[in-house]
Amino acid sequence: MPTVRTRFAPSPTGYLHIGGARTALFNHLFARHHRGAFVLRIEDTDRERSTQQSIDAILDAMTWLGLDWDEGPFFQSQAAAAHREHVDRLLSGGRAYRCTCPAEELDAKRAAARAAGRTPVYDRTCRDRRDDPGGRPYTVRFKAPLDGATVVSDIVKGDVQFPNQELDDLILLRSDGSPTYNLSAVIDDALMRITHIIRGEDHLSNTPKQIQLYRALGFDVPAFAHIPLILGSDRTRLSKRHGATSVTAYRDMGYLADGLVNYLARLGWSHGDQEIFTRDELIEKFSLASVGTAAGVYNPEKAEWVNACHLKTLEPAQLADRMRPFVVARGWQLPERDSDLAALAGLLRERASTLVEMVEGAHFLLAPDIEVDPDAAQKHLRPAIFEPLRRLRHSLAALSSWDDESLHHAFDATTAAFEIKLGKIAQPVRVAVTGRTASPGIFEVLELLGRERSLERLDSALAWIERRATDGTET
RNA sequence: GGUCCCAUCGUCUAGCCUGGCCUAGGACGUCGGCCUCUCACGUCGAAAACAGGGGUUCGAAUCCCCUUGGGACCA
Repeated sequence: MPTVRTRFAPSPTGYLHIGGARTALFNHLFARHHRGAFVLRIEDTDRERSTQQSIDAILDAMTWLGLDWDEGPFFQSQAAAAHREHVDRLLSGGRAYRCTCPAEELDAKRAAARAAGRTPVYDRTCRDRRDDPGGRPYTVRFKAPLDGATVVSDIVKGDVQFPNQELDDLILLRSDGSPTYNLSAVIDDALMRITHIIRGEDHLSNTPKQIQLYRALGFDVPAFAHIPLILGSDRTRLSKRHGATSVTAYRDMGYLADGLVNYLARLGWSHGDQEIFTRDELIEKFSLASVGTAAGVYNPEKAEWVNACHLKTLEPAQLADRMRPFVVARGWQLPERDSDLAALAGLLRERASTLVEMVEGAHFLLAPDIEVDPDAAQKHLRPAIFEPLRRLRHSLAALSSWDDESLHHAFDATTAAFEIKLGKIAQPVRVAVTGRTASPGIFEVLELLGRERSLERLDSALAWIERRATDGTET
């Protein structure tokens, strides 16, 4: 059996979106699983809409996702001359012909066919013409079989039959001599010896025509696998209306590449009840046979959950590395000691789904100033807690060392003296030192924050309570 | 409009090919309990689906047909 070769062939007319990424992923996974090659080809034949910016964005997104390719990127536009040579071959072999029908005429016929309830295929006026078009502009059309049927043996869809009568004599070369998509794709895939074409279901209708082309050109027909589309929550094709659809948007939102890849893999593919996969597991277990047939809806909540699972598998130090760019982006100071950020990451990964959320949770340590949430202060910084808090502040100040054990002692002394539960004092302290009602464990927070900053913030809170009492705003 | 694809909890899916093990399983989300210094994690539990109708069969989520609904392509 020949080595498996797959390809991803995006057109550079925008960023890499979720759907394209999943197509690329399946191609990548399939190739890796079979120890084959994964080829990247940029289909930039539409010179009007193709941009270098898009090419860069796509390569960047692929790289971030870890979808490394073995060959390419190849650029389809550079093969235009070669594509034309194959058309000449078809022309001289009588498998293609020149069509001089004016575009307006074609449009009118198409409209008429539709109105009459027929498939709007070209009426083949020029199919058997022998005369030279002379100076008139012409397109080159494929001489498609007129009867019978073309069967697409699709790995995920099964055998799909298309009556040849319904298939058009498709245009190979436009009147300006430029090759069309179907022609270029077929020739490139054949020349790059692609064995498995894994692409979106939206290409299924094109496939019988392409198969006919492969045959006419004398190429082996590759295996096809048309994967179902990814839909938005309203079951229409995923688009900008549905929110973030670009891969890089997910990077910016603090997703891990492994998390997004895992989610994408499970959208349309499954392996029993397993939800969480490492890269290696994905490669080991991926199979086109387990790809579903129905289109799937992108579910952001589940994507977040999967990402959270991957967050938890990373070591604190690795997490710290990934957090750094986000900390910097926020304009916050990195802690002096790397170990502090790692320790913080270890605490935060239990309570966040994305790196952005983690950084948000790190505000009490990394933000230049904390802002105390007014509601939280109102609720937890009450006069009744003033004395216990003051007592605790002094115990903390007197501590000979600032570690978990000592902190516990200070708290125990205070709760014992006032006969209150830990929760009574922990929450006010949390609000005082983090400004919020939710944070990692209070001892860990204080330890990381250090004595100086902890005491400063406790003092501010105490002062706030005093002010509140004298203002008479307290009930 | 024509051709083609698709149809299990709100969502992703297992089961379908090779009918009985399905009282339809798992996961996200939702709701509730437990744990608990808060949040979260964890844990226990709940609500939640075979699109509809015919047929085949002793027996259908599973096979066949029709209908309905959704989607893709053709511009």
